Amino acid sequence: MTTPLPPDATRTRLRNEPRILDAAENVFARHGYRGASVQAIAEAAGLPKSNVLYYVGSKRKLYVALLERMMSRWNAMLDDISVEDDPAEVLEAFIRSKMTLTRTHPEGSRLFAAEVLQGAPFLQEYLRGELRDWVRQRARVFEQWSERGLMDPVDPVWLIFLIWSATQHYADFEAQVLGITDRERLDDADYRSVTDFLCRVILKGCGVTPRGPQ
Amino acid sequence: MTTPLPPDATRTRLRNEPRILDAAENVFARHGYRGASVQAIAEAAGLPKSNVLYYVGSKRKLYVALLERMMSRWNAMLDDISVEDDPAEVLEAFIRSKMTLTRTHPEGSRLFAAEVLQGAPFLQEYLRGELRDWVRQRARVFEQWSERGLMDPVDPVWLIFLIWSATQHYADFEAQVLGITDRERLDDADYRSVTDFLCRVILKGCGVTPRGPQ
DNA sequence: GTCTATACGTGGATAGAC
DNA sequence: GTCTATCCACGTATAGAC
Repeated sequence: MTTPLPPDATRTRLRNEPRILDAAENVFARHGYRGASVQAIAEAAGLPKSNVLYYVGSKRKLYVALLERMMSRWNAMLDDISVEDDPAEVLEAFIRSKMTLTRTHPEGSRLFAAEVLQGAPFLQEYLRGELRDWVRQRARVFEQWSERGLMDPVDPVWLIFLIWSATQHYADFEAQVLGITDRERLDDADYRSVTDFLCRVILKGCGVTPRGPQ
Repeated sequence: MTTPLPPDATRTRLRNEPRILDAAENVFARHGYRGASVQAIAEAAGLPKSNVLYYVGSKRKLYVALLERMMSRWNAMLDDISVEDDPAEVLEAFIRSKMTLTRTHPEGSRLFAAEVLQGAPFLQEYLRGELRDWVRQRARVFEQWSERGLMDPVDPVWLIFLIWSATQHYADFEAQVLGITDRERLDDADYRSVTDFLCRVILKGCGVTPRGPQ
């Protein structure tokens, strides 16, 4: 038994791997899987091309690792809901947490968008499995709320897509948003404003009264 | 003066060019500018690679032509609005026409998405010029409606983004939508259902009463 | 662990035979 | 107008010197 953590060897790896992942997330997000080159990723990470391949094995493995990282962020965000919960509270938390994810991880959001845009070749299974189940479970609760008169009888799946798209937009179409609003970037106040707007319009649009029965 | 239209020469061009444009739209949409290869476009169009380049000149020119085609579809859809118009009518027409564009030209919508996703290198000018003006003009009318009490005082730009994102979603995230809803494709009834849902929720969410003052 | 050199495919684009 | 052959830059990936 020697030292459990060889200092230098793993040290450099621990320093370089995150750099590579972050650089790769950006490049893949902008140019898609095929359009991204290991060369470009290496430059963005400030490393030689061969080092990148040394650390991550292959372009494909790197891409998959990034998708998995994004999906784990996604999963960390979600918690289960039940019919007993307050619709207004749940819907608002749903919108806000999705918007936070968009904001804190715009590159990850764009990576996901690029993957789905190309037909989701790497995420087919996830979409048709885990994610579908998650949507169905949630949709069932929305329907029960409708039956109890706590919200309008809207299609729950379209509602989930509405929330996803409306929030996702500020990552995926950032260039458009910035171009039209004539900004360099969106700040705290902008995000607060957008999020409040979305909560307000979507909750009211579904006939959900914010907080408390009266 | 000879024949004004040389029959064979332009005939083949008229037959091949549309094929190339349609094939290219698909490939660019899925893989982005860099990720798309002339080879792949040629295969999709059923032509040799060199023929494609013969007709369109270069990959870059082809891409620009496609973006222009999409922007002209977009412009064809839009008409001006004034304060005197009925908010409900205008908003509903806005949502419906955008959804129709999404539906009739999903590849074009995805092409646009891929372009914006990579930072809109080819559309910067358009976004910061024409499109910004268009949004501002529209936003001004929304604001006036709010002042007159015809709708809630919501941020008009966020509202436009909401409509864009919610409709765009069904082209850009088609793979996700199909995966989750367990469908091969969305049919007429699905699109009607989604469009009605969006009109209902967004109009109600903005405090716009559908049709007629009372 | 790092980096240069290299193998070998594919990229966009063009020349020239037909 | 069509298509094969070809140019050269760049793509991923690996071998091997340090």
